[in-house]
Amino acid sequence: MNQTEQKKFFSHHLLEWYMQNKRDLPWRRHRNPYYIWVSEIMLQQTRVDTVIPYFNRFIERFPTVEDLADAPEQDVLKCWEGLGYYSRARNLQAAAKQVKELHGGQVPDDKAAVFALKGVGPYTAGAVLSIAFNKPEPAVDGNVMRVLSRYFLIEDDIMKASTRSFMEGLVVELIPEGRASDFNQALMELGALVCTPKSPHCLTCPVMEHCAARLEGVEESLPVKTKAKPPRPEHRVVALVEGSGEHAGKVLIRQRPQEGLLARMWELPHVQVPQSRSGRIPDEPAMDIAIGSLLEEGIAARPEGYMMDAEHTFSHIHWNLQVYRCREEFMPVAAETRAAYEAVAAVPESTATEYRWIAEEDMALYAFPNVFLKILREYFKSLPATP
DNA sequence: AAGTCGGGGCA
DNA sequence: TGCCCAGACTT
Repeated sequence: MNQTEQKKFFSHHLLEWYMQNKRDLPWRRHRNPYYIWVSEIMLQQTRVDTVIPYFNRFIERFPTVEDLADAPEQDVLKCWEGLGYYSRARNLQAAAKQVKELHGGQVPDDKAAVFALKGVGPYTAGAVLSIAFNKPEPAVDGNVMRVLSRYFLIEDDIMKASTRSFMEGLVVELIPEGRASDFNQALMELGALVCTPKSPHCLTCPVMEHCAARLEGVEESLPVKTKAKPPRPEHRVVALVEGSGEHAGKVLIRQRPQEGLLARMWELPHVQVPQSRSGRIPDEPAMDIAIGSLLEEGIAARPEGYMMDAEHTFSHIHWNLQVYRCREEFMPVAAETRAAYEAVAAVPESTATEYRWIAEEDMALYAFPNVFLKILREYFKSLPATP
């Protein structure tokens, strides 16, 4: 069998398999370009089962591009809470504003316009154009590269940009006339259900008999991929400050900076501590550091004791968190101290860190990264029930 | 080209 | 517990 026949076989049998085996997914129930766009952004780095409930809530809350464009950013982040990579949510809303202003609220169907949307790169542009508009554009994600690297025995490193370009050219050749939407979805569906990263289910694969990697017995060692660097460890001390007086029953939270890691989300106050050789630092100095960092923000508190450890792994950082319960103290000079500090530091209102006291029910109003959600839930669960 | 940016599933 | 998954943006 020559290469042309191998390609024809692949396209034909993969498409037939997909039409019989495709999953019933919320964004496949209508051909609504907005639904498809939202789903593709959510599906970046994220598995289908995780995305489904988020997608349903998101569409219920923001049914149209205009609803998303006009919403407060915090509402959008709250809807994304726990899904990760929050720049996706911020970019998606910025792009919704672009679509509203430039395209009358209709997701554009031409390549340049789709590609110009914030958060839309080569993969997502191809996915929207092909899945929503049936345009013969490649949509090459990790699933597609895994499937193609095995079937055609491509041993180039899939982390290289040149490899993705090559795969895009290959996909364009493979798309059957007029079937871009189903074919691109078929490629990804095969990667997700059959041609899995570890122990692929070759015996149920519709194209196994001409899969080059399978014929060579090397399917498990493809695709070739450089390993990511391990995340660097960081130790942090977290203060869970319980309010006193008018803040009784509430805890102190703050908003993260406008840019960078977890931008504009909310968190418990915490401070990084130097790496100690033994790993965690003893409770006494840890609590001193926590209290000291709060005082610098004009918040007086006394330590009450150790609460819990928590861990959180980002792609490039691993947080080791030591959480301590603290109690707000009344310190009449605190306000003056803070005023004096802010005068000296000349902190502009817009860049000063925002602190708030919140009760359990207020958690619904603020978007937290999972690790702080976990700590807060643990804390409120531990409280004696209030009648 | 290399670093930044989350979170979950699995053995 | 450790390993795997990997798309867009920034520098």
